[in-house]
Formats: sequence, C-alpha cells, structure tokens
Amino acid sequence: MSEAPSGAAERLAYLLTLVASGPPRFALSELAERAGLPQSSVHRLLKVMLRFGLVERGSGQAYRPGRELHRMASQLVSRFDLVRSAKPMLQELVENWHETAVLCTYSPLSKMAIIADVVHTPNPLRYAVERGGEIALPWGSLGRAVLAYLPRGEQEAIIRQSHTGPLTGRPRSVRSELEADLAAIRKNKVSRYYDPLIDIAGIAGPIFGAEGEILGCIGVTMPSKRYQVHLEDDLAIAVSKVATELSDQAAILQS
Amino acid sequence: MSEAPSGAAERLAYLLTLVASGPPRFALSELAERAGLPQSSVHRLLKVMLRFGLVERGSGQAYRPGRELHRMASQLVSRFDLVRSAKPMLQELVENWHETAVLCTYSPLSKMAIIADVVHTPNPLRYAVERGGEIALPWGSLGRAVLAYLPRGEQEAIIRQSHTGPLTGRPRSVRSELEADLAAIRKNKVSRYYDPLIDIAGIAGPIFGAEGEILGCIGVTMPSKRYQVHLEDDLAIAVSKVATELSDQAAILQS
DNA sequence: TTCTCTTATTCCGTAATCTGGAATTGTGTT
DNA sequence: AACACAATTCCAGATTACGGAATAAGAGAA
Repeated sequence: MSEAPSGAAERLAYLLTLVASGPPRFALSELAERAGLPQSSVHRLLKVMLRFGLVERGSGQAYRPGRELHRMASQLVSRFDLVRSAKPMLQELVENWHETAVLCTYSPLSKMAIIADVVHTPNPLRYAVERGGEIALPWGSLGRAVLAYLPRGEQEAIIRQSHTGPLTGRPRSVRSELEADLAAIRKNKVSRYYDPLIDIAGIAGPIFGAEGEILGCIGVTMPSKRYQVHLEDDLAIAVSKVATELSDQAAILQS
Repeated sequence: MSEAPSGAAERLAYLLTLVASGPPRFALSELAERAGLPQSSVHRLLKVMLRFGLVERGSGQAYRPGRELHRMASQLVSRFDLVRSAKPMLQELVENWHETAVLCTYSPLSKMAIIADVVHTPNPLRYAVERGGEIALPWGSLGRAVLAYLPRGEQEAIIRQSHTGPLTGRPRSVRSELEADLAAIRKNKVSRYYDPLIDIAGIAGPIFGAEGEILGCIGVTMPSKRYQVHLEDDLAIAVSKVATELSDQAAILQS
C-alpha cells in the first residue's frame, strides 16, 4: 500500500483511512502530502467526501472528519464494541495477576496488531505499552496469537517480508521453528512467549469474529524474570478464558 | 442523494455508507440493488474496498463490513463517544422526571436527526421512540433544537423541501412563525414544543462539537397532557444542563 | 484599510479509467 | 449430474480523472 493508489475509487478509500486516523483538524496540503498525491487531486476527492459528510470544513480553511463518518462509526461500534467489552476483563486480569494486560486489534490493511487498550501493572518495572502502538506479528505473544490464525497466504506474506526483530535487530527465528510455534499456539489456544535476551515475555489468547476470522487478541506482558512465576497454566487458563468469552460475544452479537 | 451517484469516487463513498448501515452480511446483488447500480460496477468498487479492508469476504460468497472499517470506527469513537457519555444522563433524566429521554445525532447527509439512544419513561403511556428512527427537523422539540443551529443555507433547504408534518399531515406552520420559534430556541438555549392536536410535547437542548457545529440534541418527550406539569423551567434547566455538559466534553476531547 | 504571504480552488488538454450489458465462471442445491 | 442463481470477467465507447499551472481566497502584518 506504499505506492500511491491510482484511480478515483482507490484514492478515496485511501484518503478515508488517512482522515479517520489523522488529527481532528487538517489542511488540504497536509493531507495531500501525507497521501503523496497532488493537491488538485486531493481537492477534487475532498469535495466528494464533503458532499457525503465524510469530511467537513472547520473554522478557517481547515478540514475535519465529518459527522457522517462519526455516525457510521457509532453504528458499527454499537453492534459489537470489542474495546468496551474487554475493558473489565483487562482490569480483572491486572487485579488478579498484577501484570500489564493488553488488548490488540488486527489491522488487515497494515498487517499489524494495534494496541486498542492497556491496563498497566501496578509494578513499577513495566514496559511502555501505549494505546495506538503497532505490533509486528512475528514477535511476542500478542503478535503471534494473531499470526497463528491468519489464513495461510496472509501468514506467508507477513513472515517473508519481516526479517529482523523490532527490538533485537536479530534475524527472526528459523522458519520451521516459527511454524512449530504457531502450530503449538493453535493447539493450546494460547500463545506463550519468553525471550530472556530482551527480557520480555507474555501470554495471549486469540479473539475471533462471528465467522471465525481473527479480530485480535488479549493478553498479559511482563519482564521475562517475572514470567518464571507463571510457568504453571493458571494464568494461561485465565487469559484463554477471557479471550474465548470475547469471541463468544462477537459471535452472538453479529448473528 | 436519491439520484444514483456518478463517478467512481462518489459511488465508493455511497456504497460505504450503505455497507456501514447495512446488515453484517450481504450479497453483492443485494448491495447493488440497494444502491441502484449495476452489479458489475458494484463489483469493481467492492474489489477496491476489499483491498483496503473496508469490506471482507465472509463464509460462502457473502461480503461483510471489514475489520479496517471497524478499526477506523473505534478510533473515531474513542475520541468522543457521544452515545456512551450521554447514557448516564439519559438515565438520570428519566430517574428524576419520569419522562422518556432521547439522544439524537444529526446526520448532515440525510438532513435528519437520528435517534441514537432512548431511555423510556416508566409511565405506560408513552410513544414508541426507537433507536435508529429518523426525525424530520422542522417538527418537535428534538428536531428544532438541531434545526435552530444549522447554518442559514442548510436551514433554508430543509424548511423549503418539507411541507407536511410527519404525524399530522398538516402543512407546516407559517414560515415567519417557524423563524420566530427558532430564534426563541437560540435565545433560550432550549427547544420547547407543545402540540395538543397530536398530543405530543417535549423539551430538548442542542449539543455542539469542538468547533461549534451542531452534533445533535438531548431531550425528553411526553404526551402533551403531562407537559402541563413541566411548564415551570426546572425541567428545561435540567435538560439544558446535560446538553451543555455534553458539548463541553466534545470540545475538551477534541482539542 | 492595504499589502503580502500562504493555501485553497479552478482551469483545461490529455489520456487513463470507468462504465454496464453480455458472456462466463463459480457455488450451492435438487 | 444437472440446474438455478450469483459472482466475476470482458470489452469497446466515452466519461471522468488527472495534475501542472494559473487564479482566487484567506490569514496575518503593517
């Protein structure tokens, strides 16, 4: 998606994603630059979006995401709001296990997991996990909980195009090893990750939509030292339980 | 917007609104029919939306709203979720005044107010107000609370194109009368409506966004007989207070 | 006010893309 | 296997998109 999209339809879709994830106020030229498109073209498309209420004019010459976009958003969200449903579960996990609990949603466009919500551990030693952060799929418990359940083709593409770890800079583990890990995740319905080298570990469970597609994951992360305490399966079971519960909710509310 | 949109960009935007407000599963032919467009054209556009994750394929040959669309939605909603913020206020209004409380959001596209949430009165005599219902702006306290704050041009267009009331079938009140009512609403910051003929009455307050644009309104509706009880300003003040509070929240969270 | 600078908007010839009916392929069913 | 129905592809005609350059409109300063 890094090449400039061509054709009015593609460009509109592209601009829409930029607007939705961009600031609440923006200039035409700014959007044009972010999009890598000529201003006159962006202007023309913006006029269409304006007519459909997807963007609006703000004070001065600024643009802003439109009310129609917000309305569409709340329509979709009201059907099943993963973030809202998961909130109490994240809190409960932290309550019971004193480790940072994270909810990720998978973005099929960027092929990454995006941190949708976090509840931090009370422990002062913790990672700076922030809402909106992006997680590459081949590393960590969270990413792999998602990766394991993507369709083969998508998996392939993701694994092939990412060669060095985001934190370590090391080449990723051997292909066969990763495959085995993913198979294990599918078998146990839980993703465990432990890397003493960069002192990070975690346990995560996948969340599925109404048609079995992977929506994201929920899990806990911690320094690898503290992971020792959780070698038993009780934390894994707890994580798996909330993940399943969220999947069930998604299935029910869509049917 | 009833004429079939022309041009790829317009059509994509149009399809997007249909998908977002449509069922969680749909067929191409079904969407084509709803859109009033030939299947082959819809198919071509759907392919683009597919590439951007705005729609996805479900089981069988079904389509469904895409995860990217959901992600965009939760990004937007997390900034300011009017519906969520208003919920406790609606409940409080019903608690204190025993009349049905309603939250509307304005849709600039359809130029109507849409019922985003309702908490019903415990009283058995009540109107069947339902979430998702559309309200024409020139009638009732809710509609007018919005209409009063639209830009002149938009107001004009709406008033001119709607001639008979949705419930009564009567011609709308004289232009000058309506203008005076709207001016009064702007002055009092509250919209009062009382129509014994169709036995309906209500009080509503406008909700504004960060840049002063009207987002919707919150109010109470009741049979006109019970309205007598609320002639004093205390209910109006209560309604106005929650409306202002919601506007303030919107302003803060966007800045 | 008037001037200046910045940013948005319009213009317009070129040509790439869109268009939609018809034909084809695919899917699920009897 | 054969059917019905839906999705997908094809293709020639023409509408529309394209973007650089010119113009207009705002914002800010003097």
